[in-house]
Amino acid sequence: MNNARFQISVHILTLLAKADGKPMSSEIIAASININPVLVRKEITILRKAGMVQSKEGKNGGCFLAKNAQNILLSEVYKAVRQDATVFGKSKNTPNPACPVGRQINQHIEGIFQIADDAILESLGKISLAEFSNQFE
Amino acid sequence: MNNARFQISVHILTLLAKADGKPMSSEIIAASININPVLVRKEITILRKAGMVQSKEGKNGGCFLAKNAQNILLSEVYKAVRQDATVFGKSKNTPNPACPVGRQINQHIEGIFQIADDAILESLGKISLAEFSNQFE
DNA sequence: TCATTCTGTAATTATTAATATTACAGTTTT
DNA sequence: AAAACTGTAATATTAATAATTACAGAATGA
Repeated sequence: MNNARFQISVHILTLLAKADGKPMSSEIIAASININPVLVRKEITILRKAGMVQSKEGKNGGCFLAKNAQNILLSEVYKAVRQDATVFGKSKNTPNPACPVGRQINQHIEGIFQIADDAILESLGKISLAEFSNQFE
Repeated sequence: MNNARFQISVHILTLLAKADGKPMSSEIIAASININPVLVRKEITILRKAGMVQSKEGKNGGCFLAKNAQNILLSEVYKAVRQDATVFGKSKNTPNPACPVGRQINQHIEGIFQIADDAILESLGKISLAEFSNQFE
């Protein structure tokens, strides 16, 4: 996974939670995060496919939450961002198959990755977007 | 953090656990992982500073475990590799300070990163190198 | 003692991944 | 019909990783 994207998604969602249903443009959001608007729209595509936000095209359009912030868990956000990988990503190494350890390491390390990923999901499942965004003054 | 490095460290330690105290050269280790020997030596430096391995210079030198594999937890390995960051790394963004959310996001997201990191540490703390390496045939 | 085989580390280059930018068709509003 | 958006693709730029080269210093052993 790419660390920065989780943070970007949480930032977007926090802004939307604060916007109280009013559509926000990718340009406004990008200005708060200080990244490119196209990246914001790409990230919003992920969040939309995961059912957390909705978009409205055209003038005065933008993005808004698809459900109440209390019903959006940070674990969902994490899951949407990391897609089908785990915290540690996917092993992209191609170890030596002639070595017993090299031959089996990917299989066994995936088990570890899964354990770590499950632990993250459980911990982030305890925090809702509402709780997170309410921390802000 | 960099995902691949955790896997590299676990691979190195698994090889050493199997080597039964006999020093292994960085070249042999690198051949199993299929990466450059210099990268292996760099990673070993991290593991050595964390007290998990020892090195012997000179001819017939190499690297070996500094303690029993039962006493090396995967959480230690993870901690050594990720250094002073968390799973999600360090926020390197510089959000807009003129925005209330932008101004506070780094501070609040760090709290989330910490929670996720603690969860990983706890889950990996339950697995020793001995248990992990015994999975291999 | 001296060639050999290692480590440790720095410096440089090459490769890959992440991010930014440009562009534009399509949608909605006024 | 102009304006202000989204969605998405294509390309360029920048940053992060990894490989390579290089070499001093340590231990071994013929």
